[in-house]
Amino acid sequence: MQLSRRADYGIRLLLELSMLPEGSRTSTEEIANKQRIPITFLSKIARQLAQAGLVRAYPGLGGGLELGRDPRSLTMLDAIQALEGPIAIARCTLHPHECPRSAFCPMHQVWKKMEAQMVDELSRITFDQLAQAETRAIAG
Amino acid sequence: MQLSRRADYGIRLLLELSMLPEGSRTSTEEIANKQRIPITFLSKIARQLAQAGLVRAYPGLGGGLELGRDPRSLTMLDAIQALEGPIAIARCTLHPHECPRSAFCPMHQVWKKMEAQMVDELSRITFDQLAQAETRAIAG
DNA sequence: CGAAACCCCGACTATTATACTCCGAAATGC
DNA sequence: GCATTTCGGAGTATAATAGTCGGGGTTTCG
Ligand code: FES
Ligand code: FES
Repeated sequence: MQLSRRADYGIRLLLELSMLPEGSRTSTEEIANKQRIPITFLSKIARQLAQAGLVRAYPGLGGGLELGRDPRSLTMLDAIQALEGPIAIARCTLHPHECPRSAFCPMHQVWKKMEAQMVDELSRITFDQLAQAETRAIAG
Repeated sequence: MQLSRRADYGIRLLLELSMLPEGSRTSTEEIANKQRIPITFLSKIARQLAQAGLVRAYPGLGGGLELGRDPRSLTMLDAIQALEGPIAIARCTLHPHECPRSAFCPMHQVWKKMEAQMVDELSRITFDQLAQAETRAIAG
């Protein structure tokens, strides 16, 4: 029941990018140093986020990473889904047909409801909000 | 972000016990067969639940398992906490001091809130409700 | 008493998921 | 053409999960 490091790191990366002035870039290495994340691992995560379209990556001198979407509409849900796949507490909600109990299982809807709540909550949190909150916290 | 099999199996065990007529018992083996769970594994889980007081176990002929608490006040939260430990989405909410970012981390309260929601939701679901729902579903 | 039906306990193994590492290649800009 | 940076995939290490095994107890019944 815990978020993986992959997700943790990926979220921090997105947050760093969200705090950047509009239009500027930074390298994976810089973020890795700042956040104390193994750089090789982080670069892999960055690629994953690039493939999902959440960041844009430019190779070469002066290249680096920038956010692929407007931070005001980029949500925690987008991030977690890109990093960890769909929100699914129980195996059964993802593959109901594989469970012989699914026809009469009373837990099924419990999980479904909880997942829906999580999705709802996560989709409310934008990286723009997070970035502003962090900026304020550092300043204050 | 997924429930372990341990929790899955444990919950099913508790549900089976909740569906039993008041005061009667059943053996670990019966539940294992019914639910297609490896019996050696399930017996280990049963022990864990016994130690947490959620079930009572009696050795000997005519022994077996019975619920350790009133199913009307036994909640899904109790079960999951006994089986998986505390509800904690992020490492940081459990061990804030270990994270150098905790002072200004904007995600921290997001996780906290989600955990609180989960706790709240899970604590509303009693095994009595679940047992009734399943009984109805099988009958209907 | 002795056998059968149960659970207790701890150590062990197997399997899978996670968390990384490495390296050659390709793009980019000076 | 050289430094910088991402890309891609293969490989390894570590840890968590899932499951096994064998010996030992307790209780009930005949
Ligand atoms: S649907 Fe499979 S255990 Fe509930
Ligand atoms: S408190 Fe550690 S990353 Fe937020």
